[in-house]
Amino acid sequence: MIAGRDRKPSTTSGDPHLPRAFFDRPVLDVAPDLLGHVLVRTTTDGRMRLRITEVEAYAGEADPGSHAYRGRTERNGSMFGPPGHAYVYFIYGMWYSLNLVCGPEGQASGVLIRAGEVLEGVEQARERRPKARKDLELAKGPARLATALAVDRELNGADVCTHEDTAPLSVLAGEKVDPGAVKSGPRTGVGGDAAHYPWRFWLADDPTVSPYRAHKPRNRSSARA
DNA sequence: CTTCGGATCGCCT
DNA sequence: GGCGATCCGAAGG
Repeated sequence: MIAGRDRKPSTTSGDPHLPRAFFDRPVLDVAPDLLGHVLVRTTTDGRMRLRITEVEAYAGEADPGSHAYRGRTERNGSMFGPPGHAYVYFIYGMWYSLNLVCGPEGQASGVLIRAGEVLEGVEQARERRPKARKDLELAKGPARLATALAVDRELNGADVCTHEDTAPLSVLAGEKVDPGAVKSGPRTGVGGDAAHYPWRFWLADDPTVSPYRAHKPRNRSSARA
């Protein structure tokens, strides 16, 4: 019942939602601006909050590293949809990853949410990620984050800008981030012509940021000798 | 600490 | 048929 204290966004409730206009901008602007904001995930198990510490921008058909590079397909359809929605995809036969769609509708884009700090719901996250050694690793990496937050295919296309308490996923404004703390570099696991685009953004010295890994071509064991 | 390989399947060519 | 916006455990320094 704290009434007049919702200017301090760190404690319990009262944080404002990011408006859709926040997402309706070029993905390279939105991606670094998302750092420090708070993802809210609501399931039947309760509510979780996660402070975003690492993201990557994927710029649709102009970006060789993007799922939308070769145009629209059934899988990447939500990347072309209206901004402020989720794009969730299944990868490596076992993991999900979460993106937030930006930019004008029809222009594909997505910000991959790569890592964050679990502010609320640590217990639920630990149940879903029993192998995590420390709480700091619960959402350290895109598939870990999706697992910790119970993100799956059902969230693909979900609107993250509704103001309903029942929304499965939404984004609240977090505490302001020092612009000097925002770092950028190449995207993890992206090869080819886009390998060196500095479109990964993270908060300097934050212990929940995942380690950078360069693109690894698979060993071609089928090469005959 | 680092490197390496296995898991596992939907999507695209 | 090949490989991916990854993670984890094992083995070696």
